[in-house]
Amino acid sequence: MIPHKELLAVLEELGYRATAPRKAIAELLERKQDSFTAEALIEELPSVGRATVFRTIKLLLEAGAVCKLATIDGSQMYSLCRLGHHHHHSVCIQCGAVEEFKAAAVERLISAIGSEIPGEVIDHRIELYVICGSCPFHGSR
Amino acid sequence: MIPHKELLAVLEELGYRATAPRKAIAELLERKQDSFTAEALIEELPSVGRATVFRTIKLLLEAGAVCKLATIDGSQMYSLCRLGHHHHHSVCIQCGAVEEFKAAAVERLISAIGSEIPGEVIDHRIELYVICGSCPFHGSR
DNA sequence: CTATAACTGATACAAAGTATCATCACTAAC
DNA sequence: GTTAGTGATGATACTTTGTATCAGTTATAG
Repeated sequence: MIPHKELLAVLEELGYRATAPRKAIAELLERKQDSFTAEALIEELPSVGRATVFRTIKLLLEAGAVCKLATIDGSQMYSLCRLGHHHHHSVCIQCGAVEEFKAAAVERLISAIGSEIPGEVIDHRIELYVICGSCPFHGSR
Repeated sequence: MIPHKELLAVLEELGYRATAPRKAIAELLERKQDSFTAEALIEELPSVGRATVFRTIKLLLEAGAVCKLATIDGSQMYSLCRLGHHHHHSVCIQCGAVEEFKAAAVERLISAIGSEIPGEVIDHRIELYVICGSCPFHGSR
């Protein structure tokens, strides 16, 4: 488990320097509980260059501290990851809030499906699109 | 079930005209059993304009004859859909071949998970990344 | 056959990154 | 404390994957 507070520490442990732009990005991400897009970070951190934002996101992705996921319409977004290596996400299509979940049942099911199709299952991606409990239109459709 | 041969017919049934560019795209897609990218279509059909290729893909997506899916690295690809509305895909990470599957167990599991998380599950996305039976490196890692 | 609405390609634009590169800033050695 | 060297940075240009605009073309109903 990687607590949010240690985003910078995660990078330092991997041998990257704790520079001012990385600090700014880490602090902003730690305040966010929702998902975020690269463009949003760039807008909210005008002092940090575009390339550096993308570079830092990439480092965090590689470190496993951030996940790349798809919105319901297929565009890209990111989200901090608290759970360890393998997990899935539910994304609120109203407010963008992301919850992580692990479900042993999912993994069992995937391997069951894997044994029914030819070839070897290497990886999988599961995303749930929800209207979360705190969203106004929850239940109204 | 929407057989591949009727891609053009699918568009006509929706009130779209059967024009030469659409015919060319439909015929190319019907020959493909694999997934495809928009860029590949554009390259293979130099006589059809870039915008028209994207427009036609969009129409086929809306018609449900084509699905948009993500590769293991998160980039976009498309694939013809033979099964009806709701299904999932397995994508070979070596050759790009896409198989569709429906699994009632998946749907049951999703609704079980849905009842454990706050909010209402609207939709979900599941992709399996495999090395398919006809790929050379199958089993070698 | 013709009117007209749908469709097209060219082009410009947009969003989401990536590559290049001169400059800047840590860090470690002296 | 300087300084050399590597890592990191921002500006800029470029790439990829589309979307918007628009003048010109084409399918099709009548």
